[in-house]
Amino acid sequence: MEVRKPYDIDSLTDVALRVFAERGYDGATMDDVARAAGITKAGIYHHVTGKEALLARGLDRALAALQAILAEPAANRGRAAERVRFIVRRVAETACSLLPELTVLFRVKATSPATESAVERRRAFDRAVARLIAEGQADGELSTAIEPGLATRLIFGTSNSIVEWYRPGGALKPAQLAAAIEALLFEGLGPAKS
Amino acid sequence: MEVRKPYDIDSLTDVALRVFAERGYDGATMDDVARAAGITKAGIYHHVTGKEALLARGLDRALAALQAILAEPAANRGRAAERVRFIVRRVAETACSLLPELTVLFRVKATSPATESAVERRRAFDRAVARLIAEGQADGELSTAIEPGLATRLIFGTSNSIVEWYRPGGALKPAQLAAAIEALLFEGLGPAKS
DNA sequence: AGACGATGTTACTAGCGAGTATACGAGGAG
DNA sequence: CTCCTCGTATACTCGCTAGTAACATCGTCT
Repeated sequence: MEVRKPYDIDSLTDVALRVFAERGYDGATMDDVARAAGITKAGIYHHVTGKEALLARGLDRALAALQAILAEPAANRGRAAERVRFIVRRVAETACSLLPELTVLFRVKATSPATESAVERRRAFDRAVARLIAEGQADGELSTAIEPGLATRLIFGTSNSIVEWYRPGGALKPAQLAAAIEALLFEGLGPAKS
Repeated sequence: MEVRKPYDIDSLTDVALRVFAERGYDGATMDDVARAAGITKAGIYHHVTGKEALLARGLDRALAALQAILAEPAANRGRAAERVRFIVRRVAETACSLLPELTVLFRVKATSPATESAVERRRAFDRAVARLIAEGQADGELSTAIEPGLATRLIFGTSNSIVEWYRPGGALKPAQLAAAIEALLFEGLGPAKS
């Protein structure tokens, strides 16, 4: 009664994403993935059509998670500034919990139909946030010193950088990290002013 | 009297870095570099010992520029908080002016002696800034809400993200961008308070 | 003029990495 | 016990890429 199918598409995607995140998609070989999965390269092709399919599945996971954030109630009610803060926090938490997926998404270049579509979906996410920031500025709740598009890029520059160094299991918990990022981006590093 | 040596090591490094930045080091081929330089692949090998040498030269340029920032007078006199702000501004400006070099540096993984040493030198830079932030916190001029090491990572997460989207020639000038980053990181996105 | 050296070019080589053809082996149905 | 199916492994193919070898070109020095 031992599991007869220890390897299905999803578990192989898990493994592949960890390898891609570590070595880079181009730098990772299918043998690397196979070794990490404890299987042979040829075995992988019984479950997946190819290397790019693994990438595409990972990008899909990451984008679905980001879009899910925009669909959460707290991202859709209340004042714009609060909604932006919520999204920033949730993106940071998601970066921690879906680390390999978001690592791959944040590094991907548009070089094929699959990656082009992923890049486009990601841009759409950024645009949604930029609109929200513009709204918050119009409400007078966000500083107008920075143009919304630029603010969006810098915000995600900050939170996306999580994937470059965060490793689960450390002392820093995702919620703490998210709170720190929120504090930095909205209150700044200067001395407390209020 | 036309230039007799259009291709020397440095100009080839220029070209190679642009290609590496665009395609990624692993994704770029020596033929890509050759084509971009308007030369044959074999021709490159008359000037450079190999692909990794081009990478190493680029990493060296980037790290030299970062270290030069730490050596500037404004980074060594005055209050710690001001010095940190200066460094943040200069890193942002350098990211604009040495875009390909810093793009490659920020994406490099430690996979060979050359890249390991680059990653280590970069860490040393981060540590120097972290020490300065700790000093600024001790002075009471920087918020103690964030641990210095984390603050450093997030600061450079923000400014390093420039290389993902900034392209020279646009309306946004490096100095403006640097000022915007400084404002975001130190004053925050919240409404102006003081 | 003629030889040399620096710079390029047109072939190659060698090896790695994605993907495949085929054989193997274990469990279930008859 | 036999056949079928599913998953896996072994042993390939084949293209692409870093790097090389041998030949061509051209300015320069004598």
